[in-house]
Amino acid sequence: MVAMTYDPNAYPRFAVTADLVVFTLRDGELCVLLIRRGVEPYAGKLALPGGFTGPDEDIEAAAYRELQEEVGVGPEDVVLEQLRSYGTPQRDPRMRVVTVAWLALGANLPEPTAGSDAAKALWMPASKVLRRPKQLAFDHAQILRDGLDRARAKLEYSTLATAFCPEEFTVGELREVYEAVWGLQLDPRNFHRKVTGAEGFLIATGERTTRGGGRPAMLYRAGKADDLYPPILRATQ
Amino acid sequence: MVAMTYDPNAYPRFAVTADLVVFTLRDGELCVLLIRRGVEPYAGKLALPGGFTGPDEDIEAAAYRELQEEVGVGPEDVVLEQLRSYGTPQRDPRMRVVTVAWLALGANLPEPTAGSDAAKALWMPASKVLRRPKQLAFDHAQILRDGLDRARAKLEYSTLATAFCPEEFTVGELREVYEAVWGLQLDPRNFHRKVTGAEGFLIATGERTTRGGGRPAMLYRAGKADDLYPPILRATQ
DNA sequence: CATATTCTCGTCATCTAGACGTCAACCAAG
DNA sequence: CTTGGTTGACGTCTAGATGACGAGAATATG
Repeated sequence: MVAMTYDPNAYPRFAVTADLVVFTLRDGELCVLLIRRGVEPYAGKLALPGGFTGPDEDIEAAAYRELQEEVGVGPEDVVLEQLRSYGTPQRDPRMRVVTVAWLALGANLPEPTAGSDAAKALWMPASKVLRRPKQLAFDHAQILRDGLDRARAKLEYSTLATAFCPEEFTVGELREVYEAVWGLQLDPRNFHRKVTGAEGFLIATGERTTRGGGRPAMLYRAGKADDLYPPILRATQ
Repeated sequence: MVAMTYDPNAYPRFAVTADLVVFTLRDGELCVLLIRRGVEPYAGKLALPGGFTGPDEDIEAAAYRELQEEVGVGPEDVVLEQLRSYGTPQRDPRMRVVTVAWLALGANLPEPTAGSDAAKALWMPASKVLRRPKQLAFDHAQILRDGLDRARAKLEYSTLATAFCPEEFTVGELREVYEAVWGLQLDPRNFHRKVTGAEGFLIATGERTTRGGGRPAMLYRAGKADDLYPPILRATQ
């Protein structure tokens, strides 16, 4: 970069895309949004939602735009975090593409019927998809796996789990998030003690739920902390 | 991406670069490799080493190549890990550039005199650089800050610290890594107990140091584990 | 030989985690 | 209205981990 002169045509040019790993909880299961491809290559296979970045568009803005267009979800409904970039030369057989992958987490995201492009979109349990990775187009199985790993790891050391919850939620709902993402059962009593003890994680609203079932639960809002101390570690391996 | 036809010219094209945050320890301080820019823009300012990705080059291969060319360091001398990508439209005033930033960690990396491009390269303490972030070109202060945050965080939960050590090292040397990256003093006795107790972190060679100072130390090699259990947490905040 | 230095092991009080008991506060069935 | 079912909130106990610190081992130096 040091001895570079200004000649845009002197350097290789790449298409840059934004691909999205959109997670939400449905019936206590961690689900990812996939799109059935209609055209070659990989026609008929499943793929992550995504698309090209515009010439004057910020890469994060491209991710938000694709989220709106393909998933029908606005910025206020999700937490978006950059996952990583993938740029193997032959990852797209048509041309050289570098994709920036993003992790998008939201609560109760809608059935993908509203969006125009989203006619062939569907939610699928992430673990089920990864059991047959070949059904995914391009290197999207790898991207999905990386996204799941990231989500699982960040639940331990960050307050990311609240991204899966509505604005106000109970400790039980938060526990369901951890159980769904980790695929584990957690002790409700110990979990309660840990999350209410972690500084800056939860803010009590003073209200209680009225939903039926058992005893009404306290309602909480997400606190300001980003990192969890002490962390909520997964079961001792 | 769904309804896309094969016409490479129909989509915006970007230059893709690889930028490197290269860390090493020098005199017990965490240092980053920077290059004094000779040409506009940002002539005279400091920048991270980096350069353009070739048309048929893997993005990770581009990072390794820049590492060789600009730093004079081969793949066997460092641990390379993708940091994140940066693609704000105006981050390079000459053209639209998306950069994939990488974290490269190594032990005793050489003074950058051997490499050809590296004439104006120098090691600087990371904390000192970040105290005056304006001396860095482009958005490289942000990239460096992100790299430092990543390194600090990963020391807690992963075995990444061994990347700063030679093949064989002592517990004391490993402790110096933690102290330099975190900017903290750690109790040598408790640290010793923790790292030797973490499964898969260290493998005793059976040998001892002969270097002067105090009692000779046991030599260890890095174990196979990637994640640390239990983690080595920073001081209780 | 005395002293400084650093490594390694040990002790002790405190803290935390996992396992689990128990009561509270709601709903629904009878 | 009573009874049982369900879920939430809090407490107890024990094992293990952590932080603060003591002390001996094994070297170099003066």
